[in-house]
Amino acid sequence: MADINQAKKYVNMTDLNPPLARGKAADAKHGDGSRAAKGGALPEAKLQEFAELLFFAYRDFTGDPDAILADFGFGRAHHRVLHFVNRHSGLRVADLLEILNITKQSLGRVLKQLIDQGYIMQQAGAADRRERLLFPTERGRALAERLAAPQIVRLAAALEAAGPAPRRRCAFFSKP
Amino acid sequence: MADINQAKKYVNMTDLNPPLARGKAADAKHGDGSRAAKGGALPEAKLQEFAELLFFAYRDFTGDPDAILADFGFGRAHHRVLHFVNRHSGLRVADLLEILNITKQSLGRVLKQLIDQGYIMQQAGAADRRERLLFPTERGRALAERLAAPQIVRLAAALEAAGPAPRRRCAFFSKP
DNA sequence: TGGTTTATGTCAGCCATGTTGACTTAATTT
DNA sequence: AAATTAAGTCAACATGGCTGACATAAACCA
Repeated sequence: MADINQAKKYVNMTDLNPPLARGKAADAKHGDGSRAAKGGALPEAKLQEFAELLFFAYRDFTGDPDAILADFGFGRAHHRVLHFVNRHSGLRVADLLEILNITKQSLGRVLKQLIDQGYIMQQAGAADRRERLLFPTERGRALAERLAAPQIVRLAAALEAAGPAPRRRCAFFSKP
Repeated sequence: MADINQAKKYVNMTDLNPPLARGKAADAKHGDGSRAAKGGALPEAKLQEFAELLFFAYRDFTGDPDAILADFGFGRAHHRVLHFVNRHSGLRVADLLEILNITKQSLGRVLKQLIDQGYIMQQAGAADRRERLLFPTERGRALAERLAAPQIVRLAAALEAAGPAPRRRCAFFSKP
């Protein structure tokens, strides 16, 4: 696909067209730019580049499954629901709402389709029978795995190319 | 915000509720699961966890600017456009279309607003006067930096927590 | 020169997926 | 028995993708 090369092209543009040539004067004015660099971390330009890479990564990462989903009449929202039900089998609807950070109504729309079409099953909670625990059906599990496959391949390739990793933890969730 | 802790909770659930306990039988059936692991890479379970982390990362990464954008009556689409115009000042409309992977009409809607409200300027190309080169205005640059700030902080925190990095290249764009 | 292609802009409408607000039902808690 | 909670649903609306059609100006080409 051409878009991947386009991404490369523009990521490379970063070097050809260094953003801090313009940015430096402004950083002096606003002054909060270098705050992040305290402790000898990466310069702001590199962090900006990283942000850009994250955009491209996510765009491409979701691109493969999106194409598969289209054949099923589903969208990315269905993927997210199916993924978490598959990976955290038996979770409650309320759990899913918190994970996805969307409203009950938004979730309801896609969840109903997945249930009606036999990808997800519900089961009343044993302790609290108000709760609807969600489980993937065999069909649901199969689709979830099919959607995950290209992403797994992409990640494996990326991590392999990144070289042997030291043991590291992800700090994305530490509040800035 | 509570959602960040929720994310942690569910990422941790991965360990409490190992997905391969159920997944293993299926992997034997489908057989393509371990393909990614050739070459001594991470096991599929870890890659799945990584995929999940990428979802949470992107969700939280875009959350901060989204809140700021709402005050301006803008959305995430405006952010993306403004970001790339700011970082790659002088790019053509066609370039932006390829970067963002959206249609001319979708871009047009948000670009028009950004131009009308004085965040982006256009200038006919010197060599080819059909081209409209895009530049941020001072106002546009200021907003772009304000939107980038929380993301920079997040990234700096994440990378710092990840520890001193060996020189590594991002292989997200290498086709699987 | 005149016809074709290219870069951009625009109108109109559709679809997916997010939002609020109001309300129901069933089950649990007080 | 009353209040709270988990879930489901209806209606209306906003954002930001999409397609298709078409207009304009500039560049290119024969």
